[in-house]
Amino acid sequence: MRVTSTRLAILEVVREGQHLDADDVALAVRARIGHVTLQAVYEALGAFTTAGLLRKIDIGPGPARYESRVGDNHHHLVCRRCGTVQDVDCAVGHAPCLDPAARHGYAIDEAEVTFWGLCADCQ
Amino acid sequence: MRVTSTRLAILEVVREGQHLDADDVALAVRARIGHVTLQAVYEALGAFTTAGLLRKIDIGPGPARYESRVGDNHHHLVCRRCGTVQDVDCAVGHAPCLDPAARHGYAIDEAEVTFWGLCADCQ
DNA sequence: CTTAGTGCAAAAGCTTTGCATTTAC
DNA sequence: GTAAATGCAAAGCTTTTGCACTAAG
Repeated sequence: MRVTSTRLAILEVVREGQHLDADDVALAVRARIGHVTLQAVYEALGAFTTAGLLRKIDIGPGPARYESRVGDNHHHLVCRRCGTVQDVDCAVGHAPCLDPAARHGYAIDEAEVTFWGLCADCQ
Repeated sequence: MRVTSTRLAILEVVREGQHLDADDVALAVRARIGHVTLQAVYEALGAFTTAGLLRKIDIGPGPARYESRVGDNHHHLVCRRCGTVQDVDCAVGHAPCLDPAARHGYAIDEAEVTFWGLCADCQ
C-alpha cells in the first residue's frame, strides 16, 4: 500500500472525526490539502478498511460511515431521526457478542451491535 | 390500512420466504397474483414495517430485506460473500441486547445484532 | 364519496467501474 | 519502469417522489 498525501489526510480526518461518511471525509480533506475526488476517497476508505485500519459502519439508510476504533468491541447508538451515531461500550463484558447461540456452520469474524432510538435532542 | 389482494400477497410472500428483499417480493407476488410494480411493493413493505407486522433488515451493502418475525429478540448471521442471512437466537438470554452500558440520553427502542462471516458453503 | 393504494415515469442518493494520467516505490 | 493511486465521466443499484387513476371503506 502506497503512502500518498491524499491517503494520509484521509486517515487523519477519519481519526480526528466521528463516524464520518465519504462525503464528510472528502470535504474535510479538501479543507486540509486542497483537491480530492469523492471516488479517490471511496477507494482509499475501502483500502484502509480492508487493511484493518478503519472500520466501516454500514447502517440503515444513508451513506456508510467510517471510524478508526477497530477491534475493541464497542457498539453504536443511532438516532432514527437525525442519524447521529454515538459510541457505546458493550454491556455484557468483553467480546461476548462474538458468541451467538448457534453458528449454523458460519465462520464468524465480527459482531455488530446497533441500538436504535432517539437521541436526547430529537426526543 | 386497506386490505387489497396485492398487500395480502406481499404479506404472505414475506411470511413464507426468508429475508426477502423488495425485488424478491415483487417477483414472488407476480408469480402469485400477476402484476405489481416494484414501487407498490416498497410502499406496502414500508407500511407493514411501520405497522409492526414486518421487520426491515437493512444490513451492509445491497438491498434491505424483510422478515415476519418481529419482537422476539433474534439476530442475524450474514455471509460476507454470498449475502445469505440466517436467523440465530440471542446467546445471552432474553432481550439483554436492549441494555447497553450507557444510554447517552438516547431513548432506545430496538437492538440489532449482526454477526458477519462466511457461511458453510462459502468457506 | 373520500382517501388509501397502485401504476407509471422520473429522479435522487450512494457507490462502483473504466480508462487515461500521474506518482510512489 | 512498474504497479498503485488519482481524476474524470459515466453508469449501476436501491429507494423515493409526483401525479393521475383505481378501488376499498
